[in-house]
Amino acid sequence: MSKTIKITLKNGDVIEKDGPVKLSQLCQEIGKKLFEAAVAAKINGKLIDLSSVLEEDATVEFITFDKPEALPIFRHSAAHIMAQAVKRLFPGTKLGIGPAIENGFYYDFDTQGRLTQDQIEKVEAEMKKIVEADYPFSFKKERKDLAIKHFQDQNEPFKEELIRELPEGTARIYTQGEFSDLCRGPHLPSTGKLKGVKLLSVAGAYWRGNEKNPMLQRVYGTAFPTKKELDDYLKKLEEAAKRDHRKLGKELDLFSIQDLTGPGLILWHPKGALIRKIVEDYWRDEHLKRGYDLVYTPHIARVDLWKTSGHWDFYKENMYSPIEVEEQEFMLKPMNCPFHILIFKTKRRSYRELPIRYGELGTVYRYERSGVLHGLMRVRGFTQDDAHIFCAPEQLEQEMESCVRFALDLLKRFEFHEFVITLSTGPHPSKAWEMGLNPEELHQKLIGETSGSARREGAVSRVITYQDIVDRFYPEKKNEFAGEKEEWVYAEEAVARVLQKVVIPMGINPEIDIIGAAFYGPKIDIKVKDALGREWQCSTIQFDFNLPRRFDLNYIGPDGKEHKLYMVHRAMLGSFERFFGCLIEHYAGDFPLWLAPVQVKIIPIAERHHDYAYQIAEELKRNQIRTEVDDRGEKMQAKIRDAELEKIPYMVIVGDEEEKNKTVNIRKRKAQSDLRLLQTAQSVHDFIKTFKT
RNA sequence: GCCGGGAUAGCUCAGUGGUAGAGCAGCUCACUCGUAAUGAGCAGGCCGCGGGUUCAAGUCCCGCUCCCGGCUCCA
Repeated sequence: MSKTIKITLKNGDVIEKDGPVKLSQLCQEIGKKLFEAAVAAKINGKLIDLSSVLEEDATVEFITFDKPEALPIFRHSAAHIMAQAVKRLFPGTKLGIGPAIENGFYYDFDTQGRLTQDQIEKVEAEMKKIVEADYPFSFKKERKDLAIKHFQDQNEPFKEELIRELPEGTARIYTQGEFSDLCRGPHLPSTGKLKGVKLLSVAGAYWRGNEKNPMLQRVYGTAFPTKKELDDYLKKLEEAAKRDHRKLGKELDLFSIQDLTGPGLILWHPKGALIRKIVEDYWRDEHLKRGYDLVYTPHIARVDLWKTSGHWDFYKENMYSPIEVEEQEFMLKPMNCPFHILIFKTKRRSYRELPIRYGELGTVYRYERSGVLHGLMRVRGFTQDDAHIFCAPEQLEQEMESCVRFALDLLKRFEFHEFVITLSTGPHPSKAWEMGLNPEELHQKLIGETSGSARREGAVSRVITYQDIVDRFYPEKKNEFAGEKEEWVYAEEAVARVLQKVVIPMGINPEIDIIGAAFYGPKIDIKVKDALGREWQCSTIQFDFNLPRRFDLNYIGPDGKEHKLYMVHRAMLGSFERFFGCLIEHYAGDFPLWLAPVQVKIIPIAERHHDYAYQIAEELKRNQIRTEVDDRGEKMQAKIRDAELEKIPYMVIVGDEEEKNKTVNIRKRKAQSDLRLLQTAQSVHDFIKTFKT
């Protein structure tokens, strides 16, 4: 007996058909073009394969490859195809997991032999064959015990482990050609739909990210619906490689890291140091304008300080061994906060003084495992643009708001215009996420494969409430957090209001990272998107319910009694090292005029113009313009080339003409292909004016 | 820390067991030049460090240091 089912399409059309209805067939009937472009479908908002069958009334939307949902499906399917290729080339390989990720996909394998770069080329070639063969992807739901048996027979212990953790009735086995895999799906209708695919690198990765587990070989790749999109992406990777701050840092003579000093320790060369000085000056000025006091604190302190602060107990693994002096132990500082607290504590504090804001460019040292160091981005000694705000509870929201605005203002000065803002909450129930903060994304985070702590813990969830999440996935964390539940809720709601007031009107949808907070309080992180759209962590604004208690911080209120004090840690740029690395890549080394270590290179055409060149240089320098004269015995063309390679914003060319007319001839960097940028001769005075705007 | 790949002149890199190379940069000399490289010459090396195999090691083996791609962690 067939049943008539009602199908509501995206455009509102309703189709009635005798069921069951196969989606691919329905798609084909609607339109040939649609069928060719479709990669999957959504039934009642849920993604599903085109090979699925419809048995009930439903709304149906076909996902074509121009939709954002299509990309992960492409990539996930690409991962399966790669796994199939690897199993063909290396029989006996055991499969780990193979998800789609932000810019592509990966698959983890336990290959008996090693996988090397030239071997992945063979894998890629094999993948092409699989694509050409155009195997359909099909799936069937399997009873748990049968699914387990299936993978036992195939000698896939990792898959078996995954199935054992699944609820009964949810295991699905996908098959394409001779290959089958445990998977949630959905997938492309067939392997032939995969057009642009490229394998990128091989790396080790622990099974389920745990270093106690065996290490698997992870192959990274990327995939796009068309060859062109793939080529564009590969071009972007090339561009990123050109901007690599380690490469530019060497070429532009900005900094170095040397064996004799040790890994993760930065030597700032004169040009890098000058840029840093400019940023520091700007930073200090802005802080003074906004009611911060600047402080300086030492690099080491008695171990007792770190015992009081709790770092000795909870942060020891990141700290260097004690330094013994006169039979007393001193520790190199990993953070600045305890010092700022000591300054705060030198007096009784009145409510009239609050908030007190101490800022410091504080250099800290943290032990980082050798494998994680990376240029300027991840180092062992770095200078934080740190500050601590001591305030009354009722001032918290205002201070938070100021911090967020301040951070965005500072970052915008460096031509960052796109931000990713994340609220990391604690383990207590909070209404923060109910306050209009992108609940859909939150939900997606909790149930989906996207990102955030839910996935980090390997949670597969259909949970709705915050409390449930904690109880269900983080019971062990319930008691690991400092402070009272009420304080967390108070702080998180304050932050949520700030985000609503400041961030949402800017068109930014804040993200929420459940239980992403530090144990001592919730935080807001701000990431910037650089010129290539890559994200960099800069600002972090963190509440602290812990240190005020440990140091017994308080203030005297209008009632003459002691009151509990709130404390906020915050960094706007993060650290000078990381931020500098980020700036180098953002600007590709072409620092804007105000940051450029050399702003003007004067290029005399012949030796007889040297005097005039120096005369101009003196005048520019008197006007605080950073100027150099290229008086080498080179041709003008060579000097221009070198100034271009040094990425100097202005070249001033002087020869007979200029000397006679008392003018300068200006060439802006990168003028090569755009003659409009080539300015005509002008007076030195006019040239100097361009720096004053 | 772990898996994999590396380290040769200041820089970028070639060198498959038989006398260490190129380009650029540097130095010297000549050229005095109009919008991205003038020419010639000279100099430059514990081939990352230590051990081993060999008649012979930059090259093969072992250990270490550091770098790169990841895992993990974070400013």
